[in-house]
Amino acid sequence: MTDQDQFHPVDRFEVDMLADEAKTKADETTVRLAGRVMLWRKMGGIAFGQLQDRSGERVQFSLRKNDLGAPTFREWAGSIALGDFVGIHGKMWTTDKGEHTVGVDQLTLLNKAMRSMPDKHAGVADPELTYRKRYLDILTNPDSRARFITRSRLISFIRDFLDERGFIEIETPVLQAAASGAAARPFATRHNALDRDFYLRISPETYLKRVVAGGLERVYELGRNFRNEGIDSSHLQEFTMLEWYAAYWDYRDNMVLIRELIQSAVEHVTGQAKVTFGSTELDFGGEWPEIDYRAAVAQHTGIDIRSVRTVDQLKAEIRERGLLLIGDSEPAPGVQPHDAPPSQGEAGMFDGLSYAGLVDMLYKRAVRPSLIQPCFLVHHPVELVPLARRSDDDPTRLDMFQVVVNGWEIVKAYSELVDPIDQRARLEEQAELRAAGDDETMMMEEDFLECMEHGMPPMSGLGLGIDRLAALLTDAPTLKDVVLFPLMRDVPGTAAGDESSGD
RNA sequence: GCCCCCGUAGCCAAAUGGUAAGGCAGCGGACUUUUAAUCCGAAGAUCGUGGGUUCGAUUCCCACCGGGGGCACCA
Repeated sequence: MTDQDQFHPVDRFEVDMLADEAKTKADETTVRLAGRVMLWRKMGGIAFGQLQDRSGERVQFSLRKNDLGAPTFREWAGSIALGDFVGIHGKMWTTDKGEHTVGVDQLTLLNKAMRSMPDKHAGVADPELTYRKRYLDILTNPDSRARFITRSRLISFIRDFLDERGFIEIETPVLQAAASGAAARPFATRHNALDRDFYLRISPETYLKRVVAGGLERVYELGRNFRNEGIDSSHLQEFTMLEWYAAYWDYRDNMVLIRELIQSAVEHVTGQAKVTFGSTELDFGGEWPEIDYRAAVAQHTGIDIRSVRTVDQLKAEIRERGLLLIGDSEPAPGVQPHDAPPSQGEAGMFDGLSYAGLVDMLYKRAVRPSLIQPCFLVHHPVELVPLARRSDDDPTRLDMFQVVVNGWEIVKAYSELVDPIDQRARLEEQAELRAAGDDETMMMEEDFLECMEHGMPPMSGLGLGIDRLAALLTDAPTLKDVVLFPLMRDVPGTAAGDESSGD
């Protein structure tokens, strides 16, 4: 485009209606709309276009030579192109085919598109482009657009739900000196002035507990967490999690509240209790079954981890039954057979795992894939979570539950450990594991322990994976489809990260 | 990190060991009630990048880059 014909964008445009409403208006009603030209056809003395706005709907508009006069008609019709933003004013009329149409008497070209729109009926089909150029995806793909609107409604519903029940929303640090609250590898980043590394949080848990100890009693945070792990259809590197904590509650209280929250959220955003996900129908209604963690592992693998208590015993049991070993003739139920030969990575990993790691792997491979309909998985072995409270009637298990749907863990919650002596011992165990090379253990947080020593009320906390829930409710094939701008590798030649300009 | 598949014009999308069909968008023209408007005309691609095999490769082989799916890790 040369300087001569360069278009100058308009500053603002007053709108009095949206496209979905305009379409319902009777003939002769005057309307004033702004939006994007999504379809445009000229035919001699009349031209039709479709304008799309934030209602998500499109309304047809027309320019007529007889109404506008030849010079104006020629100028206006010649200036409009697909993808342009226009402001229109005019009276509604109905075409022979019965379509409600804005007969434009004032046209304001708000801004031009310099690049052409995606194919007008196929839209953006390449998944890579839908992620990298999301603005084109949500502009041309109504399903994708609807997904993000649903996600937004889900999140505001959750906030309202908790606010109504005496919770307050708070914000805790994303930059942390020690990443804790979950078993995961953190991202490290650098603070220049302090000349030291910080970690992006993997969980807000210990900060939220500090706030409850300070007397706010019921708090929640809805925010981003970062985990330095691989990419697949049910994991993201930065993901949105809701965590709440309530003083004087135990995990049973949270089981009641989370079922109520999810059921009412599903009802709110989809209008019903059942959700179709792919070819599966998920029924969130009614009571959800409780599945005992260790009993389920025993049922699916034949190994009773209540009696098998050491790493060596467990490994022996696993070998004996031919579980977990890739390429075996009889893999564990729910474990996909492999075409590939056993890799060194698999064997090495098996050997290096701790007791907790092995137990968890048994569950993940043999049990979890069969948990499709919403259920509570309860009473995990004590080795799995260093911040959870032991059951009073069985100190080898935790007062803990997860909500599993479609084989995805969407909720994890437990009665919190508030005993500073026990907590210190369990974090020291984690520190030893870390010193021995396990980088997914929790880091020691002296300030958190001090907080607990000052006194912490009994409480129960809960974490809900927002991305996963949103994906289930919108039939999204992968979690990337419910994140507007998922992490992608750089396209060669377009990397923008390194050119910091001294700000 | 490993395995499989994919990468053709702004978008969608074929075919082929002899340098690439069509559609949409864009450009020029016709058309006063179209609905993915239609019709006519001209144009647009070093077939992801780099090597190799071959008389000749977009097509076969290798490596790399990017994406998707699966496995692993993990939530």
